[in-house]
Amino acid sequence: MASSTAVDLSRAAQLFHALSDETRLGILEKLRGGEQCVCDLQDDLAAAQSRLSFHLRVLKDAGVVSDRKEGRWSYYSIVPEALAEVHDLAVAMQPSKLRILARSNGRCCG
Amino acid sequence: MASSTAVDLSRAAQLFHALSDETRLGILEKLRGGEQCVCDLQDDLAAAQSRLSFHLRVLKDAGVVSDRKEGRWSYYSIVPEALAEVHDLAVAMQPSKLRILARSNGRCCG
DNA sequence: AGAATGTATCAACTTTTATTGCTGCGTCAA
DNA sequence: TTGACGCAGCAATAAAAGTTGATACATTCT
Repeated sequence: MASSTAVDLSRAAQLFHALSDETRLGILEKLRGGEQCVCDLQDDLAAAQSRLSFHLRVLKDAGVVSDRKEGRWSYYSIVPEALAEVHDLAVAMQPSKLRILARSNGRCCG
Repeated sequence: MASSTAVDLSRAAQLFHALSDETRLGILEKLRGGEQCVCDLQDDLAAAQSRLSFHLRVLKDAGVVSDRKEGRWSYYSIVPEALAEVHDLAVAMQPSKLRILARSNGRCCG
């Protein structure tokens, strides 16, 4: 089995890349408030429709957001598992001490 | 003061960008074993010297690694604070529930 | 001093990303 | 059914990132 130290670099790079752009981070910030249609994001982020469409696709390809069609609207929302994956990566990357502390998350505070 | 919800998107993007490349992630993985000179990385990662130099600079510009000169060698090492920053970002980005759990890290398990 | 080594940086080039405007398609309303 | 709307995707272009080979510089060795 793959050990916890052998991270899938390609997947990690894809995830981090999805988060490496201000527009996309802005989108995610908006989506934290819940599902949004492109038109809302367009207003909030003052970005052209086709530009948003591009960045939403990057996020979607990385599995960070998902979309749902309803009538003529597309609603996008965060995929929590993907952000959890990012979190796990961040934890796994910590040098020793912090990693040990952070690793016990789900258990110690529940 | 800046609230904890208003993340500095530009800084976040810079950090994530530094982590968005397989070569750089590979470098960081090696550096988790401790300080390394470029020559060692060169062997381990099978990457040309000038390519490593380029990626090390990206990491250094983002504050993710630091270097130390000794004789004719440059030793690179991880800057733990930067990875902690990444961790904090990852935590801050989690949708509600997980974020609350993860936030209490340093305190509950120490 | 002269040669060899480790590394940074530059120039040229290739590849990848991002932006913009446009077109097309599905949906809704009149 | 015609027209407006919301959105995806394409083509063209611009800009950024990555690769490679060459050069330069400081350090060490002889």
